[in-house]
Amino acid sequence: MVSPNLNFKCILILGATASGKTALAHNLADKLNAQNKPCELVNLDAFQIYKELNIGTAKPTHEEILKYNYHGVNICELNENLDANTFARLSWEFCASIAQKNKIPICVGGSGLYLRAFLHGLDSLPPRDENIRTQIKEVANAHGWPYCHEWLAKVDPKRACELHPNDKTRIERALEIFLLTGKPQSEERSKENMLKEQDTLFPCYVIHCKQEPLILKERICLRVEQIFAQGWTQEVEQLFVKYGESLNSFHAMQAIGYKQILSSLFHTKTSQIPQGDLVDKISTLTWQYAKKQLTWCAKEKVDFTILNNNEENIDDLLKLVICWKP
RNA sequence: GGCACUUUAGCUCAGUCGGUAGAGCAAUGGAUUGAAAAUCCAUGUGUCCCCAGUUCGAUUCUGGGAGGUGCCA
Repeated sequence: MVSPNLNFKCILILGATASGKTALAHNLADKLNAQNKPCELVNLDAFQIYKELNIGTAKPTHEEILKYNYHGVNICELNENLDANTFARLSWEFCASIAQKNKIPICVGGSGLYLRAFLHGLDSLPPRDENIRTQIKEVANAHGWPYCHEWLAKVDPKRACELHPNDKTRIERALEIFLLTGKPQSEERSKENMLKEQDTLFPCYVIHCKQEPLILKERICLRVEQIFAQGWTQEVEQLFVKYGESLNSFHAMQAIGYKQILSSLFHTKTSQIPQGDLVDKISTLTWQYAKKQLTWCAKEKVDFTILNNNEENIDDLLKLVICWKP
């Protein structure tokens, strides 16, 4: 494995969905460019990486992608997926290549684990293995996840202690690591607790784009209505026409809204008009997601917080960023 | 107007053969080491519609009233 080039410094804008990260990034990039501090943008959003998920992921427009030299957008086919480690490595490469051009990378994103992997790195554990996972799932289907948890307790008691017997995602992963390496995950980790890690692998000026909860909730409802008005349903319909039933098995369809719209296409005859129920459901799911994002954000060391897109804040931020010497 | 059904958590509903009640969803908080917009965990005092009766005790049974739904006029 080639060791990554981490010889760069970057600006990171994090925050919940619909908090205004993208607009802030564009604003900041415009201002820095005007001050002869050229910059390029790097997407750190786990679903804007997909080529055909445009409307529902609130992806920057084609014009914006060109204008701001976006990296990390439209880099995956819809039936592919990108694990957190690969995502982090790609993002590092984007940042390093921008820095080589004497430009500043401005990274924008809010996907918890992916952000964490980018900032702090993951241990060198083996990537997921579909064959092993199939074997584990067979056991789980036959005996249930608590049984697999007991199995894990025999091979990696420390990790088993950390996990709830129903936590299938992590039990599966821990068993996978043991079956692939013959060693317990808890012994292979270099960090006792990843979340206590505060140092980033490279100098990073972290900006939290924050909204008061009530305002954020309103913005989320508004955004969901807007993206339906932009033709979200039609986007999903076109994907279904192109990929058929197999669309359901694509990991990309885990994105909030897409799977709900997809299933509604089979249950309503008038799919052209989004039902109020569907809009409400997706707004709720997005709000729940936003709260989880904020739990991740709260763990990071933040250099600057912008509340409710306050323009004065942004001017202060600009001054600080310009004289930032890590 | 008559008949039937119905009224319990923010919502949809269980349930208590009479001893003041619990699921799902929502809400709130937390976790998070390669599918993470995923996944998992924790948190439930609510005039059990109102009034009266029976009873040691009524959300539960009886009577009356009010709201809702459906059918018939």
